[in-house]
Amino acid sequence: MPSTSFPVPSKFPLSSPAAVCGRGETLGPAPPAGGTMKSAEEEHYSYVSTNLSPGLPLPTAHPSLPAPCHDMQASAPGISAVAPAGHPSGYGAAVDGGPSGYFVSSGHGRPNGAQTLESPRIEITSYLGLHHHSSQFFHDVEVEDVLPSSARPPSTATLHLPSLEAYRDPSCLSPASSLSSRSCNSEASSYESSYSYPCASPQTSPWQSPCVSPKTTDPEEGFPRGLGACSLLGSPRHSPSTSPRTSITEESWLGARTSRPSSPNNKRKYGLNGRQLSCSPHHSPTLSPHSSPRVSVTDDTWLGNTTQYTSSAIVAAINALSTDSSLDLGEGVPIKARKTALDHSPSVALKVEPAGEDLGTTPPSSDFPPEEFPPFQHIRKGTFCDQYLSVPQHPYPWARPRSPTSYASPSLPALDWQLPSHSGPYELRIEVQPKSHHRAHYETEGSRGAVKASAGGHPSVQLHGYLESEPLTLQLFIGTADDRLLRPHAFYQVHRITGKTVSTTSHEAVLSSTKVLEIPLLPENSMRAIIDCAGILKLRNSDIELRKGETDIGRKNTRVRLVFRVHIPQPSGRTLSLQVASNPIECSQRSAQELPLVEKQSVASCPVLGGKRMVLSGHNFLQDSKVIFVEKAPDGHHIWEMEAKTDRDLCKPNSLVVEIPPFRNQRITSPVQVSFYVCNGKRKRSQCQPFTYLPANVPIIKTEPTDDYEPALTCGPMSQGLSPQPKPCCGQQLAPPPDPGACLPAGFSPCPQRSAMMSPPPSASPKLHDLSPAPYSKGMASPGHSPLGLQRPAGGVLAGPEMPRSVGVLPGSPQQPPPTLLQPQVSPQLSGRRPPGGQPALGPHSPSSAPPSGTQEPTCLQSRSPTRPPGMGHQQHQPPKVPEKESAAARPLPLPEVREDSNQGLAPTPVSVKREPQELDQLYLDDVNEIIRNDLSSTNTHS
DNA sequence: CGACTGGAAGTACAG
DNA sequence: GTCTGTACTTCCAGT
Repeated sequence: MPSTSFPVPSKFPLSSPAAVCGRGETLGPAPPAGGTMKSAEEEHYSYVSTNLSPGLPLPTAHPSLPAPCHDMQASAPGISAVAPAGHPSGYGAAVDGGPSGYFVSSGHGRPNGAQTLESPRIEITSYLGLHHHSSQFFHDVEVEDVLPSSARPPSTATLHLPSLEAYRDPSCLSPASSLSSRSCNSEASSYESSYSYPCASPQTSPWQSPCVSPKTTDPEEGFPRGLGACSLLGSPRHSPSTSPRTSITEESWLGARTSRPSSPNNKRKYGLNGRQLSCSPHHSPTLSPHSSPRVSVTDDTWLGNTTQYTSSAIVAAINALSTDSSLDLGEGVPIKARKTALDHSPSVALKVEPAGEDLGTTPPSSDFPPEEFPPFQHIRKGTFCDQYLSVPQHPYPWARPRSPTSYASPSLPALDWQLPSHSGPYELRIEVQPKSHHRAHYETEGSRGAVKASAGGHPSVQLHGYLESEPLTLQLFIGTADDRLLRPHAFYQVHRITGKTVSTTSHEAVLSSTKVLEIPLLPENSMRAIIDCAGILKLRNSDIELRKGETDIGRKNTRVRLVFRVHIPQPSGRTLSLQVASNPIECSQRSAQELPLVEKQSVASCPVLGGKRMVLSGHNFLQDSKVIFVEKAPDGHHIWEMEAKTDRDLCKPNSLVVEIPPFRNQRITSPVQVSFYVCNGKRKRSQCQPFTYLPANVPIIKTEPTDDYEPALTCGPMSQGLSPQPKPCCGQQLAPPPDPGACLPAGFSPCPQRSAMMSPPPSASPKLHDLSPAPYSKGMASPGHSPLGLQRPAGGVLAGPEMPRSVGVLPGSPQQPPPTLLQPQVSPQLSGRRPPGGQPALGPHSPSSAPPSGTQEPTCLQSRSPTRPPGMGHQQHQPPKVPEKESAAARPLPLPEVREDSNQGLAPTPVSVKREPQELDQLYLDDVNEIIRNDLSSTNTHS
């Protein structure tokens, strides 16, 4: 099949594993690069169809990509085959796929998987599969199969879980969850995670079961899933073009969704009707992928109990770290947690948030052909819960495996996993960053064109260090740009642009309800791709929010990042997955016109004394624009706010010069992550940008403590170079860090440091190896890892989406580390890189910058601890720091004392701080959480 | 003619 | 419960 479908394959061989798997498209697809959109679409369709039926074939065909991945899993050959199988299994696979893929190398189970599918899981898989389509998923699936025993049970269990909805609903509804985009939501991720996890659960590492070959197994199933996904994506319908029409579909489904107004029903329609259909047949529609089980879970978990969540997450992470070992985690964790965890299993911790993603999955549907959706929906509803449930179980098992495996694993990581941007000799960089504003189009509108670069032209991405002659597939999807971990955006989907003006071949695939654009990376082009074929589609908030799993809210959640992934087959048979995220892109019409936007900052960190000048570049700056520095408590309260002096004379629409205000606490011993934003008036604020205050002097002290933490803190750095794990996390996202600034959406604030950190890291490429393992974890595993060794990961992971809160704790530790790193870095940053914006060095390259954002998340995680994520991070850090007390004081204060204090204070303070962090790290998240809480409460009290 | 765009009217929602 | 300001979607029209 694939082969047929893809004439292109040669070029696309890559078809990224995931993509490939997913959809026939991928596989094939890629129609010759050249193909115009239409053609492409057609191809997709054809592919899809083919894929579907042939399911297996595709995989096979794709072998190139898939194979690698798969290979990774088990034997190469098998892999390819497997992959297909995986798909089949599909759904599940998909789900797992992500994870599993990585984890598992081979499809051992696949064949089985297929069978497996039959079991309850199948349903799940289907969803996944559909969405995921990626081969990886398949792998996962396979794994599951293999694992069957363990996994399945879960699955079964899952099924039983009654009402996912309950979870979902709550979550969905719960605004809380919503905050940003649903973290969880991201369809892909969520689904994937959920599903995948489950599949993954197979924990068993897929690899282990190498054989799998059979992947073939479920081709059908797999296909369906995969296909589903792929097809969906790939299918013509999916075709970008579809989007607009999609609405129609939706309508049909929904009947009349009134768009916004629509009641919840609409949601349902959405989910149910639409999407699933197409998939359904094959997949088992039963599942609704999205169903979000995850979401619900996640949401619940998160929302419900941050604490628990954290704990569970932590546990998960730990487990992961610990390794495979055990699954225990799952056990320990509360059910809900499990669910969440489940997803993540591997990455569980990380994923937690992703859960939301599940939702995402669904949402995408809108875009997708109704047909497809419907099936999914069904699945979701009915199965969803089940799936989710199942997931948990699996996750645990899987998770462990995964962690170890890390990237390498055959299967592809779920879209919500945090991956490094560079590993070993490879580095995925965004050479040209996209413009900070791009008005997304609704389905009811025509396309608004491809995302462009700020300097004209289009964004470009290049894979450095790849010397093989095999082309690879670059995956592109729309990710979130909030402070939480990077994940597929529930309210936006990438839209494939075709036409005379488009020079880059691409085809759509759908993974976990997240549209993924697959673009060939050819050696002849230096593994560089110009992204002139990617537009951004906005899904109606009402449609997405109605989804069961959805927890994120769409209102004001209009910033996205382009997330690029590449899966590089390794000699070992594993697949190395790298990811980099672009700078945030504001997608609303209004925002683009009125809201100030900070794209870059010349400085990412500065001594507490302040006084340094920082140049901000961006948009919509006014002479009256104010730059406010804020330090937030874990609970989000502003511990300290300080307006920076701006140089009106130097103020330009695109640049603003500000004098960094002194930090409220001059004594800090470790870097403190704060954030700042540009305010043009009432509700016209830019997102928060991360910024780090460094101890006036002192760096050394921390060092000690830091080590442990540093990683975290350092994450930035680490991510890149240091610890493998961290790297992964940061890596992908982080790696970019260089630009942190860029990335930073508000949330990222932490990044600054990170970014700073990050930049250095870049050098650290080597990580991969380590990372690899971590990577996966990254999502989940890493967390685990981090937890273990470094906190970062944990932090990072945790931090991830939800984590933040819980994570908060971590941050503390990070802080210390940061110092170490920070200082050194700091200078640098300040001097050059730092330009948070990543401008200079990274600068334009946005590449780095992009990463930052992407990285950020990861970073955040990592950094959080260290840096603290903007929101959480700070909080976290603060708590540890104790600032709280200060905070109270601090708020008001700003400064003068600083110098002296700083010096003096530093020494003393540092010590304490450091200790905490360290302890925290190892201690346990729970403890940390408690601490944080205490701090917060104290803080609140003070405040 | 169709893809892009920029603008803006109308509606929904939050405070 | 009402009012007002925003934000979100959908339309229109020009290029």
